Amino acid sequence: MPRLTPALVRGLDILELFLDARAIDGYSAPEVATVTGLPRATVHELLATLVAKSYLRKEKVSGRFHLGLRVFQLGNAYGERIDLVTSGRLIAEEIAAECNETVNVGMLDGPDVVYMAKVESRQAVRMVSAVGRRLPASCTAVGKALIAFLSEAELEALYPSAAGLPSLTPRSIVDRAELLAQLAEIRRSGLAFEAGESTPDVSCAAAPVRDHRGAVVASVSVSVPDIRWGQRAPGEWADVARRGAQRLSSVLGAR
Amino acid sequence: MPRLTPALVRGLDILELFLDARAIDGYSAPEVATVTGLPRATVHELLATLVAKSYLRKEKVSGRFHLGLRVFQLGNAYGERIDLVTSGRLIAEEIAAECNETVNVGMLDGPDVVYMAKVESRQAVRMVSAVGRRLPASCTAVGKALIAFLSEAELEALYPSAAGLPSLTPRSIVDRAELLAQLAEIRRSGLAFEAGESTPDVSCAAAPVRDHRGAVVASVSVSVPDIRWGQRAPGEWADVARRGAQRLSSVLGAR
DNA sequence: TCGGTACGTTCGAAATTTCAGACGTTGTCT
DNA sequence: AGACAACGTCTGAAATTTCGAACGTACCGA
Repeated sequence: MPRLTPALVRGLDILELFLDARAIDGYSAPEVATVTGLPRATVHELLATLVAKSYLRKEKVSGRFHLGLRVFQLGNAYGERIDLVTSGRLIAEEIAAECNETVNVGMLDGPDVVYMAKVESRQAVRMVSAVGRRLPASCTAVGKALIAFLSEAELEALYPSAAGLPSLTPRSIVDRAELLAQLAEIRRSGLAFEAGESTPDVSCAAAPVRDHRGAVVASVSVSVPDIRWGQRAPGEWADVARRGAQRLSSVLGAR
Repeated sequence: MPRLTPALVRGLDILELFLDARAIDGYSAPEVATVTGLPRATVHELLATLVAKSYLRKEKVSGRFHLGLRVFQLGNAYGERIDLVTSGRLIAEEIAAECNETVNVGMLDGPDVVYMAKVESRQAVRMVSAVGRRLPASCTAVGKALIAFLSEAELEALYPSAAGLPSLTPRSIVDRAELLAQLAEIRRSGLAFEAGESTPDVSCAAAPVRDHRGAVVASVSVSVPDIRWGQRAPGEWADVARRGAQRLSSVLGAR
């Protein structure tokens, strides 16, 4: 593998600061400097470059920086080209219409889940996720349905035996043995469940999506507030997720 | 303005190659080298960096590069933060439901229009645009509704008196005087029209959207195949666009 | 099998960029 | 008002990165 280009790395690092939800108000140049630890002069040069290339926009009055049009264009170009996004959105809409609950399609990015498509239930319940957002995989049904199909080596790389697991709520799984047990069960049944582990008082069911080669590439989940979760048997919710995942799999050419 | 960082510029230039629709099959490293004119070794270093940072993904078998997850995340982060995208989508859906034609919300980026939201008519007619895509402003109703409100200096910068105008179809406006005349009329009436100037056999009506300070920041258009365009008076289509633009303006805090 | 070509990678000298420090400006506090 | 602090910009010397050239490999056609 060739060497990396530090200047580019630093520039992209700055860009990624803006992924954080805290960045709604943007960043000022000094803030970027302190957060990244880069010298003042360097930060100004990098920011000027990002602005010149429309990846950032400098607000005239406050002098704060915000994400620019170009990242929007690139993001949409990605979305257009990835079937998962296009087809996932379609199928999520079908399922949501059917059960009127929030439906998510996600894929794995390192130890995190990134949501590729999302349709909110009409009966709005605030959820943590949003398209493009990432959440620790072990805390979500979508994520567990994905990491369950990793090899042992990959799992070990993501969750070194020593360290603890990330946690979002008091009910998040923090015990590695417990996680492994659940993953085994998910592999067996082809279904993943979650009980308030990423958002309090919300339960989820998720099922894996396979591509044309049979590899698990994504998963589909239904998120249901506990108030309504009890109104049906867990198996019913799981069926909704499973049917969605199967439909998406066949769109992607599985079987 | 501080100096620019060439390494970063070059990296982002490479990224932007992938905006092009021709990039569906991705690019190989040698292709990137010839297109950009950069030395082979440099291209490999930059590509490796972009891959390491997940802005690109290298296909294992073919060795070709494609856009990566990170650009998707950034694009969505942008979309979440810009009211125009969120509210625009909402209002575009309302209008589309009302008239069952394709609705676009666009803003200006240099001499181009970038589409921020789009809802297709059920009666699908292939359109050139897609969210995130850009089209020459002078060829579209959305674009004309925007450049009409630029200052003379800005206009002159975008369309130097000498050179010709970009053109997408035989009906695109190529005469600068003709364009200026139309822009004056648009300023007067607050409405822009287009007759097959960006897509053959499709007509559009567009109206400007204003932000809380009264500045024109976007525009809303209805695109109608000529077969159906004649079924209503042009003023009726224009009204659809105008009402949408007004609703979006008030969401953005106009007046 | 054997040239030939195209490609990815490596290396180090040359060229460029980085960044500390100085300066001018703006805004704030006393 | 005056002093101080925070910030943006500029400069040039130091340090780093860039990229030409060479090497090894894979693939192709003869």
